[in-house]
Amino acid sequence: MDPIIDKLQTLGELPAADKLLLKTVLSDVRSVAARKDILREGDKPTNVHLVVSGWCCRYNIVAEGARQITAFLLPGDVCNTRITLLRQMDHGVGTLTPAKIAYIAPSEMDELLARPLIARALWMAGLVDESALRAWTVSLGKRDASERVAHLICELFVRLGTIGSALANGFDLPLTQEQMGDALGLTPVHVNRVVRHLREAGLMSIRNRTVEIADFPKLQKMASFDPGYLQTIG
Amino acid sequence: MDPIIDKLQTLGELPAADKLLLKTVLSDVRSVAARKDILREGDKPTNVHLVVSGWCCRYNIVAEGARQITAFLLPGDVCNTRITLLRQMDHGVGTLTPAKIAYIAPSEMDELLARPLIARALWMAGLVDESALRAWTVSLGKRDASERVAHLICELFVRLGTIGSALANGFDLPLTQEQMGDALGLTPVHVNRVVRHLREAGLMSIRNRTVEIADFPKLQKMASFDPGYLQTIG
DNA sequence: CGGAAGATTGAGAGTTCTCAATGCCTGTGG
DNA sequence: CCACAGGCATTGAGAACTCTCAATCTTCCG
Repeated sequence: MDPIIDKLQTLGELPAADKLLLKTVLSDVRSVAARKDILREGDKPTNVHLVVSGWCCRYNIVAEGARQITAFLLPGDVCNTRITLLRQMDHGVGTLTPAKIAYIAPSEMDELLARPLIARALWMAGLVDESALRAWTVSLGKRDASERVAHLICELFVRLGTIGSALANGFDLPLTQEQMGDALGLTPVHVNRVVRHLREAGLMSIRNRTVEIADFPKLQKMASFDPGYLQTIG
Repeated sequence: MDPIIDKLQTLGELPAADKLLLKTVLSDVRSVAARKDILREGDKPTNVHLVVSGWCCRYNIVAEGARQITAFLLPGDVCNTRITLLRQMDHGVGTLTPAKIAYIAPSEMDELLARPLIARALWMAGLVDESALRAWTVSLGKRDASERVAHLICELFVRLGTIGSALANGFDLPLTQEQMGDALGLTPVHVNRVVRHLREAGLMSIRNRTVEIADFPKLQKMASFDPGYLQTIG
């Protein structure tokens, strides 16, 4: 669970007592297979869920078979902060890879929120999520296919970097091209073509579920990627 | 300021003392001309801003001249809830029409947040905003141009209805087709064609900045619009 | 080895964009 | 009261981007 604590601390250093409480609270961790739902649209969850390891996503189903992924959740991300205030989930959350999910009971959540610094870190994490969602919206609205793919790769590279899961010039990408398409509003066929295009342009390549970023500055520029919205620096 | 209080109460009835406090706090109201910025990307605002009358929007600038609107803010909506926790605005907020904006000082905001029901209502309003943003993302990712326009009209119709600003079968729409395009990820030319298409299909029409919804159920169906995410029922 | 899922490529169709011209409506100044 | 300018809406034609359908190839796993 240490990565979680590190993640929360990117938004501010926590005292030892808070860390201890976090470790205690994050004891109910369950393994979930790949491609399973953790929360479904319409659920009224009482527990708060937190990704300990593996990749998950938020998604909405539109018509028959059409799924829009609105966020990738990486280790340290919270699936449903205080959603209990609303009537029900307006979207689903599911695993993409095998994952470990911490279940936080309402009473434990109250304990966490009673600690000002933890509450603050959680609130900030929520605001960062919202910023990321806004950036996602901007991508879908104003960037073409190549720019969208480049932007996603940049975002994931930076986010994985902050939790120590990136390599020097790339990272493991456990997504199929279909899942990337669901996130980017593109068909898997077109994702494939765009990835080839980016490879031929010498920007990045994907082989064997591994992204290799050949020229990050250029990639960042083509995607007009500004990492500010991720608030990676406390 | 009464519409604001009504708006907050759609999420839960407030006691008289809370209403009084709200009225007191919402005393610094300033008029802003159309098409002016209230907050810019990079600002570090200390005040919280709330729309009292008029239409505003959140937006991001991508490349030279390309603007993506990510939300329309109607009377009762908050521009920057607790944004002070983050380093800076990751997006701009501007007026679309002449508007009145309430400026809430940090100390007043603290007072408001000290009232549990108001704090709760504000938090819920934030969650609803996020739901709406997610729905917006889904539109941009998975709906075609006609469906996007239809979905936007449905959303605005419902939201304006909850603040008593809709007619029986339509509403005033103070947006140019260019602004609609900025929100929907379409060119103004294409927005125009789509609106004509919807009119010819007998679903809705726009004349003189007024939307007339001819067949709401059909419009809703074509947009696969489900108002649940707006949480209009407490 | 066979099967299944995913990646890759081709060809043609459909949607949306760009560029450009024209029409409409409103407010302003003569 | 009328002419004019500016902003916005409308329409046309061709270009560009992305999708659909389909076939083939690769990889992984039982």
